[in-house]
Amino acid sequence: MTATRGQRERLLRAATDAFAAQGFRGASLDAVAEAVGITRQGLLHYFPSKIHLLVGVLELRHEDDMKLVMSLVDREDGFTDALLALARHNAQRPGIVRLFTVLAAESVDAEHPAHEWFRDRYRRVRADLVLGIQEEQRAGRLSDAIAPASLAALLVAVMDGLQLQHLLDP
Amino acid sequence: MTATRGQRERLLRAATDAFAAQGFRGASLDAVAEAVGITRQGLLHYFPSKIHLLVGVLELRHEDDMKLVMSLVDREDGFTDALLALARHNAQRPGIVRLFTVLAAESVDAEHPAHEWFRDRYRRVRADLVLGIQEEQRAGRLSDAIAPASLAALLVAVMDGLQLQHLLDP
DNA sequence: GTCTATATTTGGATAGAC
DNA sequence: GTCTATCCAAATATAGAC
Repeated sequence: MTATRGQRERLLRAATDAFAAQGFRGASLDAVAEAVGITRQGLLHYFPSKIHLLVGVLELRHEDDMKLVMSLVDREDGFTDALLALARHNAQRPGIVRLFTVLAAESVDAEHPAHEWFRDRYRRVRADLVLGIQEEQRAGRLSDAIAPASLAALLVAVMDGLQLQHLLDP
Repeated sequence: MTATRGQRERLLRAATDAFAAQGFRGASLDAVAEAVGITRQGLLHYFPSKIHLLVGVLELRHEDDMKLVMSLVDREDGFTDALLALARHNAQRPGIVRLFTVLAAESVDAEHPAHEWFRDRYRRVRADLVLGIQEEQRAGRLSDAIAPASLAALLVAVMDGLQLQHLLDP
């Protein structure tokens, strides 16, 4: 049971690395299993299919997202500082950043198993940003020349785009 | 010979669509061949391997890139207008935009056959932008508070990032 | 130039033993 | 819980006929 939970987490970490490196389609169950020292069939005991494994990885990311949002909201030191804290947070997790960059682009395909997940994630992130932007604008700390929704999309775009360039040419 | 050249081009267009939809790894030679009404073996007469096909697609893109740069340089109506013209140009080629978005992220993997190609392409694009930005700054039409290299990376990031969001949630 | 046939590999998944 | 054995499907690639 304890060993079981440990293996599950090790497998999820290995799967995160594999998907981050080669995408969902490019990564193989063999590679993930080998990374934790068991065979493909051993892995399939924990996750009965490759999609189950992907769901496991995404659920873990969702939990972390929620924790992160909470911690940023709790800071109370302003919107800009929260954004900087987020950037610093990401800089310490290159594997996660890469996972998001690679899987988000791969899941542009409507048939991709993570398509809806990423579409919804972006909607959520932008909506959260809009709230922060509106607050800044009401407080007069940010020009209201730009629509909150546009600025939110722009901020997300800058982060994604810079991360991609950095991954291609570190 | 004429028929030959025609088939080659049709195959490259079909491959562009397939790679744009599912990436290099996700797309199959069968799908590309079927899209032009021949079998996989017929395709392999023109492109002896999948990588040859990818190279063909990228070479076509490189030619178009060069033409585009020339046309933008020739405009002489300012840097901002050239950027807007580029955005309009891209908006009319959703398949190409998608190809770049999907393949760029997939090729983050150093083992990916297009890795060097995309790394070099980004370097080239940023370098071209730097030249335009420096000219604007010298002419006093743009603040020199930001370093040209940083602004160039930022502009590329915004375009890539917005395109990704649009592809995921049109 | 395109086909049929085939070789080869790889990857996902199941069955059953221990 | 993990293994061996096996199966099946998909995909790249080659050989050779027409």
